[in-house]
Amino acid sequence: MADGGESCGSGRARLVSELCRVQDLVRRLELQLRAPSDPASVDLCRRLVHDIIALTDRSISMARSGDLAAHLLPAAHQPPLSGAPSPLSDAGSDQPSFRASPKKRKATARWASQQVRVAAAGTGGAAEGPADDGHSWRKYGQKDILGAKHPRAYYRCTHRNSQGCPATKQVQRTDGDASLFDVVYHGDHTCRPNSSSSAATGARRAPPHPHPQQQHNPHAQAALQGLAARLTVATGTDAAIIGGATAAAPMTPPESCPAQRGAASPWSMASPVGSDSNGVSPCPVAPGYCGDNWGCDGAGGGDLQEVVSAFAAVSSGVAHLPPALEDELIPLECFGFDQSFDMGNAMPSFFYQ
DNA sequence: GGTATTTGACCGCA
DNA sequence: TGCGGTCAAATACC
Repeated sequence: MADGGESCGSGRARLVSELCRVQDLVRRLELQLRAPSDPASVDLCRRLVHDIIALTDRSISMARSGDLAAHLLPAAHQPPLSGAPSPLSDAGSDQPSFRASPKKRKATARWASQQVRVAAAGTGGAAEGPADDGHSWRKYGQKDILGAKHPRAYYRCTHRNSQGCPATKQVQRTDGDASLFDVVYHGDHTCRPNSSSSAATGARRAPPHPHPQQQHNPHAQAALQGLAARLTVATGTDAAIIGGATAAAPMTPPESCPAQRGAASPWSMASPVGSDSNGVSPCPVAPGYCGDNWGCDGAGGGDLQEVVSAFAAVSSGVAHLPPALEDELIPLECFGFDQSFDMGNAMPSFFYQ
């Protein structure tokens, strides 16, 4: 697809600006959390969280709004990864019409889909599943797919029953690299991650990948760095990879953003990904992993939409923070933004580092 | 005992 | 008719 970046360059620039501010706030928040005993810092943390929520909301709105969104690959135009259907956006409602009769398949998923490539969870790359995406999923099926080496697993949101959340995802290990997973998301999450019902049920058995939004994390720092270790969203001309374990060529940390400068940059923050990858950059994005399916030519994945989704998930999680900030903290801190990308030529690169 | 996962079967669509 | 998506019983796990 033609780049068409000029048409929405202004909106993108603003988005970059907003995200930079978010990152700066997150960094400050992270610093405050390092001194939890300081009562003043709690207040500051709350203010920072408030600002972060506001900024992310604005960013999400920008990303979703007309001209910018027009630059994104509409989900309906995204071909499936491997013969999967191309669900069309079911305007107006993400709610699937839950089947009235059993075993009746709904007309092939008509709501929006997003495609991402996800690195295996853990540091070895031999994990059973992709890195956590911040949501709670329940596996409901697995199929061998024609022409694919690995079966495709089907997940739906854990809150489907309790809250009617329509989100589903399909996870399939890539043929080429067993440490990478192709993930296709269908539907948006309408669930509230902190609902009591989910907390009660979800905690009983560890899901394939832990879900930060649902974990009670007495130590916000651990939560911050936990997801940081696992999630990387990179889009653009190179790749769309989420997850941290995959060894990959380093990516240049954004330098244009003040928040990224200096040795204490979050890009160099402790992360199992970075520390476990034999000197590989903590920003594990594989530049050569583009292929034709990841947003390079219009056949690609969810790209910014995915980022928006992830952002929204994180944002909404923050929005549900209990009064005691230290009880639940969504790792927004981990969200980096590659400002080196060219607004006119490529999709932006975001990182959960 | 309750919940999540596994897996064979069913069903709709192309 | 084949393939992909989902259901639901059986099983495993905590």
